[in-house]
Amino acid sequence: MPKTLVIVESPAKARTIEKYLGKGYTVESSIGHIRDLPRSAAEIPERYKNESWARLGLNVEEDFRPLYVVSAEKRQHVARLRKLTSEADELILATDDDREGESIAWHLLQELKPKVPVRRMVFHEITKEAIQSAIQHPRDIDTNLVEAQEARRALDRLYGYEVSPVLWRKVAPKLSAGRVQSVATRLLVERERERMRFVSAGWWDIEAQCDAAGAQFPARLTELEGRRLALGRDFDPLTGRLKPGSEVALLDEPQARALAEALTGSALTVTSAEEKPYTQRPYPPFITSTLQQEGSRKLGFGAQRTMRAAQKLYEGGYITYMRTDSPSLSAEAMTAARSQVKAMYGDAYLSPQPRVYSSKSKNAQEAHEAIRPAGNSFRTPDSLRAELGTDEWRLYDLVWKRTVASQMADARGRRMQVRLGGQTRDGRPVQFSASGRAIDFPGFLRAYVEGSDDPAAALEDREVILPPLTQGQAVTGQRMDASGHETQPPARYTEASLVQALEAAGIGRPSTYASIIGTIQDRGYAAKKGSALVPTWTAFATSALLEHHFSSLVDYDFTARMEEELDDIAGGRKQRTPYLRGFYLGDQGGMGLKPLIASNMEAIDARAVATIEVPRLAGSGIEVRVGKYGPYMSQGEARANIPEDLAPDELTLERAQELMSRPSGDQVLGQDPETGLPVIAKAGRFGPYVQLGDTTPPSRTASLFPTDDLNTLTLERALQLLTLPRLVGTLEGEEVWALNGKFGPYLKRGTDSRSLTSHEQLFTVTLPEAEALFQQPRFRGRGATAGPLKSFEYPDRTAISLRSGRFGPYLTDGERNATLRKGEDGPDLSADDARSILEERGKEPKKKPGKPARKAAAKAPAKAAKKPAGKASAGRTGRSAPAEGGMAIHTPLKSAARKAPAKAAGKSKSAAKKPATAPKAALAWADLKPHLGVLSEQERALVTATREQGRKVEEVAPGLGLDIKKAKGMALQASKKLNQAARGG
DNA sequence: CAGTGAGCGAGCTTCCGCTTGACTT
Repeated sequence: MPKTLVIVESPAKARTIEKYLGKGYTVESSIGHIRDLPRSAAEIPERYKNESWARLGLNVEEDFRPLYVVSAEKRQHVARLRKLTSEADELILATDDDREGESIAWHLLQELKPKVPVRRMVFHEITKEAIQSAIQHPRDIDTNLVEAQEARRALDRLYGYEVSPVLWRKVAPKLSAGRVQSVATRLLVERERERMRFVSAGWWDIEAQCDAAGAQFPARLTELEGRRLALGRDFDPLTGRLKPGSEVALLDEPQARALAEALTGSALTVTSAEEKPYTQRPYPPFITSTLQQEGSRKLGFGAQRTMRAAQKLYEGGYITYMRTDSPSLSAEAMTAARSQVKAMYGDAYLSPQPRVYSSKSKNAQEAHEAIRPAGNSFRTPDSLRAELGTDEWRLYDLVWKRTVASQMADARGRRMQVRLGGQTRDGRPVQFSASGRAIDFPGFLRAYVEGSDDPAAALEDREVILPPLTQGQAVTGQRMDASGHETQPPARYTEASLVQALEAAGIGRPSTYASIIGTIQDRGYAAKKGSALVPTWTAFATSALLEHHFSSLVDYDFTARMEEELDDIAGGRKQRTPYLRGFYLGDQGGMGLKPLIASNMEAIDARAVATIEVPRLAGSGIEVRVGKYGPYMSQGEARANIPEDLAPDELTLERAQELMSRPSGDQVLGQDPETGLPVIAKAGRFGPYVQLGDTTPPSRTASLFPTDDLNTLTLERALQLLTLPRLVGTLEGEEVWALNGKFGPYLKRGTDSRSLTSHEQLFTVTLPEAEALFQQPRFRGRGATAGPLKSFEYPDRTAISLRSGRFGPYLTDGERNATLRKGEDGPDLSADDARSILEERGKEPKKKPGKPARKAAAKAPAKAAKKPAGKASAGRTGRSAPAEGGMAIHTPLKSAARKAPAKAAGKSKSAAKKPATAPKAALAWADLKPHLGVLSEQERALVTATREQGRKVEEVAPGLGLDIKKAKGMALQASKKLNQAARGG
């Protein structure tokens, strides 16, 4: 009997399909993509590591050829599939019928290298009929569709891996940019900007309680003396004033109260009464985005929680696949839904015709059905109560109701609109209006009412029943209440509404909606506040950078345009390579990401990027910046941190001034019981510290430990810190002190010193311990961790030791070192592992400044030469000065020296790679000048005057309003900053 | 610009989409 291997994407699907196919078929799953571009250096195969494009994982110099690797997690699984393939007589690739699915099929083909016949089959619903029919109608792999997927993949990689480093350089390390996340972040930022610009406005109107022959109903004043009363929409959100040209009447509180008084008990007449019938159609069955939205509105679940519950339901066979963009129901589902409607609600509630739904989104790929109860007869939620967990049951209930409702009859009702005329006691004409809504036949609403995340709209929508009213009828305005209103800023995005907005713009896919929200939170671009997503100041800085310098990349239409191109590629009308050349290199009018990055790396002023425009602070002299330690404000030389929980739109001028006047780092914690002096916590140049006394200079100061937090510091702790430095005791007539220094905690004895391993030791270290430390040699003797952790011996080479270092565990044989990567560390590390790691990645330590390169360097195996020598464009190599004497020479010669090794790379790699570095040597003004952006205005003025014009600090300082001592300090700091910036710090 | 004792293996971060467990909090 011939054996056929069928491969689908999901294991749960594999189980179901195997049942339908019966004997002779083995159904396995790929578990998603089986290979991808390498994620990081660790995944790049050794033979490609030296390629200039290795970092990107695709050869941008040769047609953007991708480098695919099977990740470590997938290796075993792929090996298993390969084995199963070799045992089968036929292979059927049954991955999803969409761009990614086609690509998975192609990757399987590439990776499994089957020697048996291969067919491709597709289906859109998992029903017995659909599967059996699909297997009768196989086709070939659509290579154009695969090309489109590869283009998409390449573009995303290029965007992400080229633009992210710009952010590392200009904003903060570890940030990220991407086609999807950057637009999502921008949406949040733009909305917050609107809220920051928003000026609230107040207005008043009157609520009337009317009586029509004993029947009560509410009405609202809408016109006064022929003029319509102002509503929220009449106000300009930017000024809080009525929009220019508005002919509306505006009441303030006293006017409204007086008017209410004057109208109480007045006689009104019905001037018009209209009644209009309406019908409402049910909502389409769930797709991923609507499921997440309703999960949020009705169940209060985050997107992740909804998807977790859905995954469980799917795996248990309760619902169909949960990552879909198609609202269509299979024939069996339609029948099931309709028969259930009939059985549970009766014929009257059944839609006369089967309702067919199709996707509204033009980027939908519709590889699956809608999300619905599984099977050809739906199990009712009640019948499942006992077998499902709480979250799962509630979600199933939602899915069931929505699916059933989608085949039910329209809801029918009437909308009523009534106008009432009258006049005030002093004869001014007024008009009231009342509206009502009555449902005559609920139809599908019996089963399902869509939730709303706009409470105001929900309020308006509630059913209000008016008594029967006819034109000319007399009505009494029994009670009149003045009521005040305020315009509200646009609401922040929630997880659900962000997903909705992204989907509407065709950005992201069902499988990624939930993780997009995770990503922007992980990168520190947004934080949840209740259900709202609040963008951080970092998000503002990043978004502004991208909007100003990479505007087309964060355009809301970017993805839509990309999709059009991909459609053309999938349809064979265009080709992948020219498209990518345009995008990356700028061919044929393409955007040219690479040259854009190159020019922006130079052009973008990091300091300007870090400064965030806050309209409410315009003209105040207060600037908001994101710095290394978080967001802060500056006004001249004064600084104040912005509290973490302060949302950007809450930073009003008043709040900013309050924070500036009482900087968070300047808190009086209390009094020192001994001296009676105040204990003050401050944020200083070297980080947070406490001081005793408010004199200049204070009587004592002490830095906080890294574990301390300025905001939660107690008086008790501050006093403890202020006991430092502590006299530990005396050794041979020399005092031993425990101090907290710039490199951390240490002991001092005369001119000798030793580091301590933890800050808390400052309080606990004893004299004998101190003595033991001083007996150990200086830098090797770091507390208990001194010496190798482990040592490996070999018959044929020198021993390798495992040590704990500043950057974590590393291996060394005395000549070369290699830092261990994640997962390599630990007790499992064998001698063989250690040897191969060191041989593969071992690097010689850097040379001391000023020393000529040792001969050993030239003999070092080529492998040790990690980076290709001529990579000057990355701005990282070639920075080390080629001078022998420790001084850098900065003339045009230097750039020649930079380029030279590129040509000589083949012959003298190691020589080119390792010029004697002189990291501490001062750089020349010409090299420093481009980095002036990192300095404050005062610093810049100082440095420019001294370095460029050759003036002395003493003569420049008074002009800048600085005293000479301060100015000298500032000049020193500024110079350090500049050098650091120029070296790429 | 609160003030402090030295000088030490760097190398990685990052994208979007397709899928599940196997891990630990």
